Amino acid sequence: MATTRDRQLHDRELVEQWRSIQDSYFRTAGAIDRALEAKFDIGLNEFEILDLVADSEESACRMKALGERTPMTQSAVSKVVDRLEKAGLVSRQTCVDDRRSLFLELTEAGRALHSSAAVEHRALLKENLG
Amino acid sequence: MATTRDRQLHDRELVEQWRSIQDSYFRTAGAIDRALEAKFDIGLNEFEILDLVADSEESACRMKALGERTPMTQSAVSKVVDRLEKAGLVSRQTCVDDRRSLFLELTEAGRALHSSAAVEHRALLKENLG
DNA sequence: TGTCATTGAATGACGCGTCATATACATTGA
DNA sequence: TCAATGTATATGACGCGTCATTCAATGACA
Repeated sequence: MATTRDRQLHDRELVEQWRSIQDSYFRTAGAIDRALEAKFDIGLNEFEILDLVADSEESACRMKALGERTPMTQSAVSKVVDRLEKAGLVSRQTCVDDRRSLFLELTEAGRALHSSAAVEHRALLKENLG
Repeated sequence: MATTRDRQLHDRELVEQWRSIQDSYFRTAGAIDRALEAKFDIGLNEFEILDLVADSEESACRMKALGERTPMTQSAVSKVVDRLEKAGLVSRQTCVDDRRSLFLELTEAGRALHSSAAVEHRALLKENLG
């Protein structure tokens, strides 16, 4: 049978493992966020949405789909898109089939920024993930 | 030499890997946070501080040391401790050697809550980390 | 066609973390 | 002993994410 001592050891390992995950998550996310903020004036979440939009160019009614590919809330996505739109990087297009939906398009500026920022993003991922 | 195609494949893998880390991080943290919130009325960060304090019972001048064991900011730690203190789970003790410092002690209630919450916490870690 | 439930998105109140700063104490060195 | 500098924590303004709610458009079905 498992002794109390066994259980404590196991718990300690679990907690260690968790702390190390947290650490590497925060380290990586933080590094990317600061770099993008400094060089391109957008945060990590903004970039991730930009990246998803860039990636799925051409299928319709994005907004909804985005929510499914990100741990962000629907309302968070909506606000991130607000900022991207205000920054002139993305535009919301109404969707003719279903007028509740919207789909997103990169503007020229958005496309340009994305392609530079993506290089940075990939580089930092590589650097941080090993 | 590496072709553009090679680089794109490699980037895609990196991004996949990163999304999967994010996913498992958010899934785990979210699950723990919701459970602790529901059952014990404290958030994940509160628990982590509680857990650190419980773990290091007896060495002096905690506050500072805590900052070094957590990805949280010094000011975040200060505010988490505010809440824990308001909830009566922890108390700040002035430190005689260095009156700028504080060290923290679990109250009875804090100790009790921590030991129940820790069980839940470990269980969810195990469940989510595999 | 007229209800009723559902769905995509936006919004406002709210909590929390961060940054820059403030405050109190400590240390150093002349 | 008195600056000057450094260190431990607290605090206020601010940005962002979340939750609950709202609104418009759709779908289902009698």
